[in-house]
Amino acid sequence: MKEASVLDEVFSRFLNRIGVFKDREVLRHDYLPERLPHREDQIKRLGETVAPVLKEARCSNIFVYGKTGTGKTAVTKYVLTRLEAKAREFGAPVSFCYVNCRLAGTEYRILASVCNSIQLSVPFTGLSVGEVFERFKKALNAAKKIMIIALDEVDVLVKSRSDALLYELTRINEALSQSKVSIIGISNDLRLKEFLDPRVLSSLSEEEIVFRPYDAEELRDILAERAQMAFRDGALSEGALRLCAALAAAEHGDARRALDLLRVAGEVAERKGADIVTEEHIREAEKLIEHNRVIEALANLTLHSKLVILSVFQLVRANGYRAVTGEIYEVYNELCGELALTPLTQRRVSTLVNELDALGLLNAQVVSMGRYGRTKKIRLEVTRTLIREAFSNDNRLGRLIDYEPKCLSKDARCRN
DNA sequence: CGTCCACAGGAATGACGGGCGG
DNA sequence: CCGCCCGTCATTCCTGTGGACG
Repeated sequence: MKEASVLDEVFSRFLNRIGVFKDREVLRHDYLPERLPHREDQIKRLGETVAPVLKEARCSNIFVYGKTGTGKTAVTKYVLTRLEAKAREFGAPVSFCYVNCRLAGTEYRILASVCNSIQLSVPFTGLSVGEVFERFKKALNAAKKIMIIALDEVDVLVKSRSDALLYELTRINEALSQSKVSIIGISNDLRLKEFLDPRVLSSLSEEEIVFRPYDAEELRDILAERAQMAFRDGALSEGALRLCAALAAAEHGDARRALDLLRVAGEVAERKGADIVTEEHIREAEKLIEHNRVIEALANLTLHSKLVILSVFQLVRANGYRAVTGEIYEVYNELCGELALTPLTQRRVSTLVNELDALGLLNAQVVSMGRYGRTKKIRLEVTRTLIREAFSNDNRLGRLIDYEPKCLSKDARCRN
């Protein structure tokens, strides 16, 4: 069969088929549904806590925590959107701001984002954090408003920077005479409390709302409700739905993941020309998601991180199971030489290894070998095929995959 | 039971490109 | 245009340490 006719067939099959989706947008995790099943309690609690702002009183600060995909963000946005509508209806001078701390990245950008929400524009950079904070205070005071600031993924901010911004925000009311600020802190990490200054903690958690993971039954309900909107009638088998819920329940009850799984499974089914999404499609979607995650992570690494990956790869291939820091640095040095790059210091490579560990591309464990020192044993968490696929668009790196480091042949110190 | 290896990982500091206010 | 500050990446210097060896 000629290529042209193959392609013709692909196109015509695409055009003539109805597909499994009715509206795939509702499966995206930024989609905010009309109803949030099994979160009635949290909605009520949060609603009760923020309600005082309608009467122009400051509401308590709230600390919201729970694992990823348990509905924290959705519930917060859900409640705030409705509160905003009510406030407009009653003419209450309330202002809202939602910032994702991980996406914003730095204290400065978080603060800038808060400023923008009260129509105070600040430069991208150039000012000190303190200066921006002063301007914010001044502008807010002049605006005479009750403000609610929701800081999502606040744990990321505290762990990578400090709780300084949080501290400043919790005591900003002391400096305001005409306005008031309340904070909603949303954290994925339950242990965040341990990292916080006690003063910040007590002030931030005037109220606390906990989001437990969904169990398989609850996930099934959530998925069923979305699937109703997302798929054509009968295009999703009950078995597939249940499997999807079960898989996500096994993984900390993460609803976001469950929705992803369902969407990708639908795409797999469409590509295969199936009219119904089956359990098999779900299984395939599971593999596909993981595969894509790894490829993307690998492809987006900096050059030096890629070289570290390659170094570990060479070592694991050459002398067995795990590599240690010293060896990795040796091989890494040689690879840098091959590319005529000046190598980074061992200290720096050490933190790169830690970052790769956090990404799940490597597995690093500190071990003591007694007399023979203390080091890290490092294992690769990705296959050769994946590395090849991810590095293929850079032929310098492609060449290094098959390169045999000289430093490996001369000393065969393979110790466990 | 102390020593000492081979690093881990914290702290301070610097170089650099970007961007502001004045 | 200058002086200043930003965030990011990297280096330098450093103190800390689990446990096999002697």
